Amino acid sequence: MSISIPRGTRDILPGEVEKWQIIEEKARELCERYQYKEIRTPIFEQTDLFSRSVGATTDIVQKEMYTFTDRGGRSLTLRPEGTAAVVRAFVEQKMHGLPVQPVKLYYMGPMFRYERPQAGRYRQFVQFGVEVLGSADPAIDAEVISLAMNFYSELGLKKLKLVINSLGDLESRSAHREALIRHFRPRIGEFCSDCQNRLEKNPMRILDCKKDRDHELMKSAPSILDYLNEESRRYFEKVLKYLDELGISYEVDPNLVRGLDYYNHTAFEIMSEAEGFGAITTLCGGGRYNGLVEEIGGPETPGIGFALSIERLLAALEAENIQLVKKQEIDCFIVALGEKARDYSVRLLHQMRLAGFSAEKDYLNRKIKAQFKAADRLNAKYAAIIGDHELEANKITVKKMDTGEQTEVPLDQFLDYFKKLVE
RNA sequence: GCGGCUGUGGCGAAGUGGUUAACGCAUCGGAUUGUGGCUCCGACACGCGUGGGUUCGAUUCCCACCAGUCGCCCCA
Repeated sequence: MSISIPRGTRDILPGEVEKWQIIEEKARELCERYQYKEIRTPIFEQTDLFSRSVGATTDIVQKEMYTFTDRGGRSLTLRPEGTAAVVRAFVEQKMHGLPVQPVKLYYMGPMFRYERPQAGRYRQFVQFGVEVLGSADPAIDAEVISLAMNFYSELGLKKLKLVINSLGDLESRSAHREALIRHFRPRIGEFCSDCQNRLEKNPMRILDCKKDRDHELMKSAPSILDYLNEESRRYFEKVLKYLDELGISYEVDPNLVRGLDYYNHTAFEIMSEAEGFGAITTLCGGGRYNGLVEEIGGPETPGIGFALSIERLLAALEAENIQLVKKQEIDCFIVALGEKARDYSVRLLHQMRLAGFSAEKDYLNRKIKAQFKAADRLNAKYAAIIGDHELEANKITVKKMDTGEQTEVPLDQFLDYFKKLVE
């Protein structure tokens, strides 16, 4: 058997790649409007960057990274997410000193996680993400969320749900953590083994459990929102108020917990509510990560961002039956008959392209009939037919493909004639 | 990492323990000598995911592996 594509990866062929181009273009155009600038960082980074930022105990770091040792003995990792590298670059390139603040960045590119492939989950997937560094204004939280929501809605998605929560600051979180442990410990035996493990490690995760979601202790569990300190609570309220002002509807879900350790305060997800969408409904996840820049060795700098997967966006578009790609067509297909005409068509084709037309010819030495078929397949608006008759008479036949009407044009006037035709 | 289902030509899809592996779409050729989209005719799997086993004989039965898919976990 020949070599096949690695598991969990995909080839994107012509026919599909156009959708990607439209999406990428939309992302760039939107970022321009919101004034986010593109940043490109390496595909691999030092392994420590991810263990320190994403969190040494997270699944991503513990079992999903593509880590390898290079010839110099360095441990490197194919990036599993984008935020860490952006923050690293921010610190390393001293972007806190840039004249324009806050620093608003976006990135688009492949990420790698060694997971079992599933609908909406790949080992290499493309994320579009945004990061704002240097502002702790709740208005920027709302801006980041609105950028993500706009991105989806301008591409045509309707069945979206924004879920938001506040994880509070360190003080709020540890108070909540204590309360959770007190709440669950006496009856933890009634929960699944995962939850039992979570009790000490990360009790917040119990709230996320799907198996035990109907347990009575779940409903009565202490909510993070009741443990937010004054400052955290006011911050969250302000974010929600701004969202209201932007006309963005949301659902506050006190059980929303993000899987990466660096999040605090605002955490949000955008999910698809389209019928028949797979089990993985999260299209976009993001939140605030004050403290991460310091963790990476930079000055105290607040940050917030989101990341979304293009693959999942495409799946959501499909689920909502949204067609992005318009019919592909070309201006002209040159049908050449006979050797002399074929030779001539090489030059003519070149001239047409220089003049700005999309044009094509036959390269398989096909008969006239097959050449017309090829013209059809390419959705040619016109066919230019050149053969012995035409060449001798210094003429070319122009045929409008949808009506079938034909005109003979002097060869030396063809390009000018064609320009008028097409406009 | 765990579990369910699936794996036949470029695509979709039937089928059988034993002569030539249906059919549809696509492709190519012809009917139509220089004109496409329609129609008709013809061609197109030395092979049934890979490897092993059972058998006189396997694409069909068994096992393993690989891959896809769905779900769990987790996440984008």
